[in-house]
Amino acid sequence: MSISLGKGRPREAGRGIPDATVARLPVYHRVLVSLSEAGVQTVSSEALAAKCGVSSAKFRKDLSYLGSYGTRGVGYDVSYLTYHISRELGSAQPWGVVIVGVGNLGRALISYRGFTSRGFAIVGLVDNHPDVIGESITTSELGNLVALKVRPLVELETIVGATKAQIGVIATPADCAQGVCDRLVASGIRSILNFAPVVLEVPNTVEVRKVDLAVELQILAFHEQRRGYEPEAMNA
Amino acid sequence: MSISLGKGRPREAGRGIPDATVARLPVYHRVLVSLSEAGVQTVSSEALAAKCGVSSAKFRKDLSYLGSYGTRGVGYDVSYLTYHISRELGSAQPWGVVIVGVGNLGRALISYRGFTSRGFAIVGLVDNHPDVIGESITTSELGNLVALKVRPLVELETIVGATKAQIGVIATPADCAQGVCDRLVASGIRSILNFAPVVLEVPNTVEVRKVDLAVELQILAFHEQRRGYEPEAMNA
DNA sequence: TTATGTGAAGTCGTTCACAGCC
DNA sequence: GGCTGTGAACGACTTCACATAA
Repeated sequence: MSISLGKGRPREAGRGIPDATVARLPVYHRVLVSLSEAGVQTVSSEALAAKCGVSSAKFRKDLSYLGSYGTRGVGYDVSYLTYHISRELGSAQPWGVVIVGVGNLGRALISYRGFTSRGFAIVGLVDNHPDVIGESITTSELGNLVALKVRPLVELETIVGATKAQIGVIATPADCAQGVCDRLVASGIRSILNFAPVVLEVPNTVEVRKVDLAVELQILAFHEQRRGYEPEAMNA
Repeated sequence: MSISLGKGRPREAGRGIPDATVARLPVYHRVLVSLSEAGVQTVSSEALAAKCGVSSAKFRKDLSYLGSYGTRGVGYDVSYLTYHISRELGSAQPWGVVIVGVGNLGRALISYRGFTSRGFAIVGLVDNHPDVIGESITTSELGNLVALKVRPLVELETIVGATKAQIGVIATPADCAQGVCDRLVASGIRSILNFAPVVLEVPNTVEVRKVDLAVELQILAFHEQRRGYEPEAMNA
């Protein structure tokens, strides 16, 4: 615990991208795709960053972790940069996703464009409500329309095994979430996206990301409340 | 630009809570409420932090921005702390929320427990699809069941004005989002929660928070891909 | 001349470790 | 003795400003 040699993951030679950067790459990617669809071929960091809602310095610093994909004095080739970001993100290969919980939220995810268009294939739908089990839901797996039947919760492990899904999405009520989580982990899933408002306990080999809709609103409310005290006290 | 005296908002006397802390307060609040429901009266930072998935040092540091609500050698009184956090978050007063877009996602939000239980009241539902307009949807406004009719998009400004809603939620497809946003801003909304996968342009008096479901998946996929290279290279 | 890529400086957030109080 | 509250050390992220290359 004395010297800090070799500690702290020294970001060896371009590898080891900061989390904050990783979180922005998908946005860059999406904006690049939309530019490409608009027929734009070259773009400057200034212009692209503005469309992404970040500063140009931040954008360039982010890209510098991936490599040098721009041309000084010119800018970035849209399709070249798109390719490298998508490769870094792993959008090149298709990821199998199992969704547990086919209520409104689950259905929203299934019908969400960009879900399938960004390298994700929904390979399994699971629920435990009798009314929902057996229902056939149409989704698009990598461009092709596919009808998926909602399967009962007991088959979760079988489905994960058979489809080799890598990502599990928990879209159940809060009280089922930990149980579903445990079973996803037991069946080999190591990446979980959790929409239930609970803190999941998992082994540290498993990564959980959490989206809590109410939390986002509460953060907004906090700032809204603050504005009441100091309406326009931005300037010194 | 020479000396840094007075710059950088010196966090005057307890005011000015770091963003990272604000983002965690809702989680602390939720866990405290569940402890309270379980009959727990006192809790240590260690125990509570574990349930929230953070370190106890971080938890105590976060609380220190709000004030000193614990007792040394003992811990925190659950209901006392709950009260102070909820007051800080503004959950004490009810916030009016207008939801634009009553597809699967909008419905998921409407039926989301904890939405209404945390000080939010859905006061307006807006959509522009003829099949949906006029539909009556039951929600709970601060405990009471209320039936809300879905109103046409043209009435958005009227509804915001009449209900004095403070928060707008955009749950529309991407291509309508900016237009809806502009109209929310024009009608006086200064806090927006955006689920559409676009970067919204707003005046800087308006705060936007964004939830992009696919982005979260892409971040997971990034880490999943990384694991392929170095399966268990955590230990030196 | 223009716009990228990047060290260096600065800001923000987390962790440590211990003083202070029960 | 135990647990909170907090300065100080540390690390992560952002911004600055300029060397570098087309």
